[in-house]
Amino acid sequence: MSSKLPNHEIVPFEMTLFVRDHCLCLHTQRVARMVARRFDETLRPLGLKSGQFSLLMSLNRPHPPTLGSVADLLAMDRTTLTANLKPLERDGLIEVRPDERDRRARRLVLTEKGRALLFRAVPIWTSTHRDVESALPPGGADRLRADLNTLLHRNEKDRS
Amino acid sequence: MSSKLPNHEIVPFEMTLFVRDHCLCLHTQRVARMVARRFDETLRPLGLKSGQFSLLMSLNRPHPPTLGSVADLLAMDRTTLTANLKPLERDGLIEVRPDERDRRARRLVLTEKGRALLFRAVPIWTSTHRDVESALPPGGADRLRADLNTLLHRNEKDRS
DNA sequence: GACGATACAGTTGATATCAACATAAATACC
DNA sequence: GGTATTTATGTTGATATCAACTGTATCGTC
Repeated sequence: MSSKLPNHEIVPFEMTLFVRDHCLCLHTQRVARMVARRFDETLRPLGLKSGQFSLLMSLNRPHPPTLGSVADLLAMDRTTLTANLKPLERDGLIEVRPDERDRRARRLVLTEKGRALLFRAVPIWTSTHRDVESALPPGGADRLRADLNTLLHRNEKDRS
Repeated sequence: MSSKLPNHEIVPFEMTLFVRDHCLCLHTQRVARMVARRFDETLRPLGLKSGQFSLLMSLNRPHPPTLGSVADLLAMDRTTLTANLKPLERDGLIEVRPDERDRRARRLVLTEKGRALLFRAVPIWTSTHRDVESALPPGGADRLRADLNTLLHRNEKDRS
């Protein structure tokens, strides 16, 4: 007969340590935050955030993509993308045009101003990415990307 | 003499493909978003988001940690943590108390209500995490965690 | 062509994220 | 013991994230 009453409804500290050391949600969030901050910092002179760079770069295509397809590429909710477009549109870096054939769809177009800014951002991306990636041993970055892609696509497919 | 005028200030499409396939910022963000959505979905019956679960779990310790130490653990800006505490405090899951010795510091305390909710969340975490992790081959999750930790800590140290 | 099902996107509300700035307390140095 | 520095945190403003709901257009079936 233990004298301690609330032995139920208690998460053992060992479980906390286990989650801290194993949770892929926590681990990916932490690294995503850190990497985003590093790119935010080096891109700041251009007035760009890391996510805005990724978005602008994804629009640098021969044919302007639809909103939905870009959201899929970025693994981002469509409504999040809609919100993220607003500051870029306000600053004249992109334009949102209705598709000519399908009047539901919106095409995301990189303007000349957007292209010029992206051009200036590329060397910053190259330099920052080299620094970030240099933390990993040779082959480590490729291995990490492969594991991340496996995790992403296998979990996306399971949802259908 | 090429007939195309603006050969300067143009990011080649090949560079876009290279960034799409190699950028660790994009890749970690995508996976972080996807994993967070999966945990958000399964934790929703408890009224918790994935980040709130990680935060509550990090407070399940013998001695209540300070705000700054938790921000470091989560690799999160301190002001972000301050903001994230508000809904949890409002719902009575945590309490913020001034440290007795150092009157600058704040101790984050998990309440009984918070502990009880965390207890109910643990089996959901276990189940969801097993599903997410099952996308990777045997040993893949450990390898991924190791690479993520290397990336995180080696880049954090470089900043000092 | 009518109609139900499906697909694409916008709006709103809540939370998450961080920089810049500001406040207050502890510490170090003289 | 007084002053400069460092440390721990809060506040504000801008952007990021997603669910729930809504509107509208296309498609498939008859």
